[in-house]
Amino acid sequence: MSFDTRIPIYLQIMERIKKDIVSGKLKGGDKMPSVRAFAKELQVNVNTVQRVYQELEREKILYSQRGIGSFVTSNEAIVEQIKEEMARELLGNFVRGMRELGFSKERTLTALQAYMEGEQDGSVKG
Amino acid sequence: MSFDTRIPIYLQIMERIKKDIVSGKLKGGDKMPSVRAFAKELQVNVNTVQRVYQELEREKILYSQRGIGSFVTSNEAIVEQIKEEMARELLGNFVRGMRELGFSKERTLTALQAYMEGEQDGSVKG
DNA sequence: CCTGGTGTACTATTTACCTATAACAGTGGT
DNA sequence: ACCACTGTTATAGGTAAATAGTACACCAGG
Repeated sequence: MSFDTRIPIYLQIMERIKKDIVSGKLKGGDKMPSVRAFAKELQVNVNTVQRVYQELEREKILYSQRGIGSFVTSNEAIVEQIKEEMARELLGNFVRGMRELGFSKERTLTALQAYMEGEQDGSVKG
Repeated sequence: MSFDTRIPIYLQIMERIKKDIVSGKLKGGDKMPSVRAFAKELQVNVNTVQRVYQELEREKILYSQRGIGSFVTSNEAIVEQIKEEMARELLGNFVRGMRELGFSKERTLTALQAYMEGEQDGSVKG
């Protein structure tokens, strides 16, 4: 995994984990890698992973048990809530951003359709 | 203007200016506020504004003249190029993000339509 | 000429993030 | 009891961003 130097690493890892949970790659009850193993895998310090798990636990997305490990929540309502939050944020950022660039709703919609049809083209002139 | 503490302030100010240029709020030849005035207005340090102008000059979006001021480029081609870049980035982030959340292209499109129709509703269940 | 406004440059300090390293605390298997 | 694994906490150091403050360079108007 590579990181965007402009954004704190721990936030990027959190996003990645949340996406994996929301999309189903990680399921309720799944055991996360140990802080040390994950740190090694991500080429990152143990403290950074620790912070990730801590923050995600604060958000009720993970729970950690000393001596045992960290696990994905089995509370589907929370997962669904996170999914809606993340989708709403994506939608909001996108719509607001396009509006700020001067795109109407219609143009935004057609631009998205064009972009999806051919990401090899991707022309967004206008 | 308020700032997201997770992202460098100078980048946020740059984005804001670029959006204003692309959308036509700022036009070619327009004089930007002086670094000191802008810093005061944004409740930010002079050095931060200076960095903003410097970076935007590097991107050929502004040009600065010592003793006179900083001005928006009159090169429409550059403005158009920036607009396409920014739109493509928004589209890419959005589409990739939704895909990572497990949304198909069709669901992404319908979610966007639903979001735009009623931002008072904004349900994105699925 | 000089004054006020402009961009530009430099130093020093603070803060958040990341790192390295070590130690402490709890669990489970042998 | 021991040991290997787990999460957790603590200390110290490095870097980038933002800050405050100062100074320099340039231009236009009175």
